[in-house]
Amino acid sequence: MKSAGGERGLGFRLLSAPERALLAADPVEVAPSLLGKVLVAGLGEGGRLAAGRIVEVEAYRSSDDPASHAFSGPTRRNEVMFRRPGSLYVYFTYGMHHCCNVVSHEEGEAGAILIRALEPLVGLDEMETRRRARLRADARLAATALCSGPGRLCQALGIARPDDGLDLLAEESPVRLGEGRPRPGEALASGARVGISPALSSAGRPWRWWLAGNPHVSTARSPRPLPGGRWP
DNA sequence: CTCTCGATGGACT
DNA sequence: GTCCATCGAGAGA
Repeated sequence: MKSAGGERGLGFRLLSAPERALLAADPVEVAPSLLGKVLVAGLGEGGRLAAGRIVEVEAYRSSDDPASHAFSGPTRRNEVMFRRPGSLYVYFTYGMHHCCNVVSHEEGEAGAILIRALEPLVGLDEMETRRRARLRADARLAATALCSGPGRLCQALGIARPDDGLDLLAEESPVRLGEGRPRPGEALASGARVGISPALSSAGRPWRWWLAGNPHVSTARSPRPLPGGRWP
C-alpha cells in the first residue's frame, strides 16, 4: 500500500525529495534532463494508474522570457511557477485543454518545463478510455495519439486544475516523476518552442527538446505568417 | 466592467 | 492545408 514504485510493479523508481536539487537550476539546463524520465499519475488509494516516458519538453524561464507565464510576475494562475522546484504547474488554456509543467528554477527565480509528449508506458487502457470519453467517437484513436501533445497527455493521465501545485517529489502525491533516461542510441534534438510567436521563440532560444525520431513526439505546428503577410 | 487571445486539438477541404 | 470550439487570464477602460 505504500509508495515506492516497485511495490506497485511500476518497474522504475520514483524520484523523491532529496532529488529536488536536480530541478533547482535554470529550466533551460534541466529540461533536456527530463527526457526519458517518467510522469506517473493516479498513485495512491484507488487511483487509476497511468504513466509515460517524457519524450518532448519545453523550457520557460521568467523575467527574461516574454513567452513565459511567469514573465510579468506572480498572478493567481502562475503562482505555482514561483514555488519550489518539483511542484506541478497545471494551467487551463484554449477553453478546453490542460497543460502540465514541472516547476524548475534557480533560487529566488521562477520557471517551469512544459511536458509536451509522453510515450505511454503504464495504463494504456486507462489512457484510451479517458481520451475516448472526451472525444467524438474516433474509432481510429492510434496509440501514438494518446499522449503526443500537452493537452492530450493531461487528458490521458487525468491531470487537471485540482492537481495544480502538487509536489511531484512527495510520498503522498498522486502525481510523481519516475527515474529514467534516454535509451542507448536515442539522440536528443532541439528547436524552437511550439505555439510561440517567432519573435519570442526561435532566435537563440531553441528551448524545445525531444527524443529524435520518437513516434510519440507531438507534431510541431507549421509556421504562420507574420502580420502583414510576410514570413519570418 | 468588456475585450482579446492563447505554451491546443480535432474535424474538415 | 484551414477552420473553430470554448473559457479564463490578464489588460485596459
